[in-house]
Amino acid sequence: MSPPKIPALGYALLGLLQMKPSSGYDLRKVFSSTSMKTYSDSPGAIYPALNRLQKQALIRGTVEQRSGLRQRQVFRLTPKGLAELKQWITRAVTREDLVRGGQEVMLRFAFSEPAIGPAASLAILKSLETALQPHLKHLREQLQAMKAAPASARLALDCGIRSYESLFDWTRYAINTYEKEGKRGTS
Amino acid sequence: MSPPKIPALGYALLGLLQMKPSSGYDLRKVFSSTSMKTYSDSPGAIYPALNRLQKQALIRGTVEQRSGLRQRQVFRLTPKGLAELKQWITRAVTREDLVRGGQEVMLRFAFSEPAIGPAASLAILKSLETALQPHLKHLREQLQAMKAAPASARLALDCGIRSYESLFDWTRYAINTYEKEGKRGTS
DNA sequence: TATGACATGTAATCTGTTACATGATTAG
DNA sequence: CTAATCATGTAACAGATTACATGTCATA
Repeated sequence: MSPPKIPALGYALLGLLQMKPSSGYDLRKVFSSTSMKTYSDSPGAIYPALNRLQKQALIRGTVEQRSGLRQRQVFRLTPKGLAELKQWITRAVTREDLVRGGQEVMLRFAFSEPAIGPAASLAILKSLETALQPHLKHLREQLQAMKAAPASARLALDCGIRSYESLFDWTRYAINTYEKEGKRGTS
Repeated sequence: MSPPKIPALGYALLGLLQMKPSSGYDLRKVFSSTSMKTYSDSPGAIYPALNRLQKQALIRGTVEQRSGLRQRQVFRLTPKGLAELKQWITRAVTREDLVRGGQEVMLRFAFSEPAIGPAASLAILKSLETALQPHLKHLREQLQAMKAAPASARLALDCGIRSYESLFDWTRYAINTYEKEGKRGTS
């Protein structure tokens, strides 16, 4: 009934295809060669995922015949696929997103500018900033409640807190970048 | 043939059980109420995982009958389970571990002190420090190579770099903590 | 008496991992 | 000629998610 929900890998593929139509092989190379190694570069993950997206009419593949080389199938977003990508990118940042380490949020942010524009990037950052504050508060309270725990467990939590603090600092920096840019545009 | 390999959730359960014998319900509460929400608190994940660990003779469950309350099964590590946990904790930190965000390394570190002792905690930190340096260098080089990419994509990578820098700082701080403690012990 | 916390599970389904399989083209 | 790279897939399996199912006990 309801549209089947798309896993993170699916959105990663949609985002990359929006930036540049590619074959399954191209996409695998992106995953294995860039810092997107979080996602699987195995054919057993990517080709089935592309087939699923095509079945949902979010992408369309066309076979390309280049002289000499073996045929390759290049995938492009359909209008429906672009709409799906945009709605994923523009979702508000939730506490859940943060708990998972914020990797998916970063991916949404990375794609936001090419897919929608700087306004969307700024919106994600603001939403992230809002979500981070109560989350950090919660983690700090947890650390307070861990006086009795082994030192290594406390240090591990401290590490998590620091990494969210660093994320918070980055968020402020990035917001600044976009707000300056916005002023330049409207002046 | 070879011993079936244990997923991250399995090691999380072993670590928690080493710290305190618990029922499946107790463990679910830990996952849902603490900062270990990265792991599933759903019964469909935890109970099968516990059964697998028991089948591998890494844990042993004993039914507890408390007056009035419904019976609950409390699991404890077997000697084999403790050995498995220790060997997981003492593995060297790899580049792969870092790519996944270092969550599993942190878990290993958190359990290291109660399961083995401060020496093991320090060993993980040293190994982490060693692994971080080339990884950071690699990420910085990637950022240099991204001059043409959209600003949001560059910022997203910058965020990743900052978070590894923050992890590096924490590592130095934690090493310091343990080295001081070591001196206190031997003086 | 009804709600919520305690407590344990199963079944369907989806996805990812690992390994295998195929075949063309290019560089040494 | 042979190895590496390009290029695409399938099949078996393991594990997670989601939803369902069951039942006790305390408390409001």
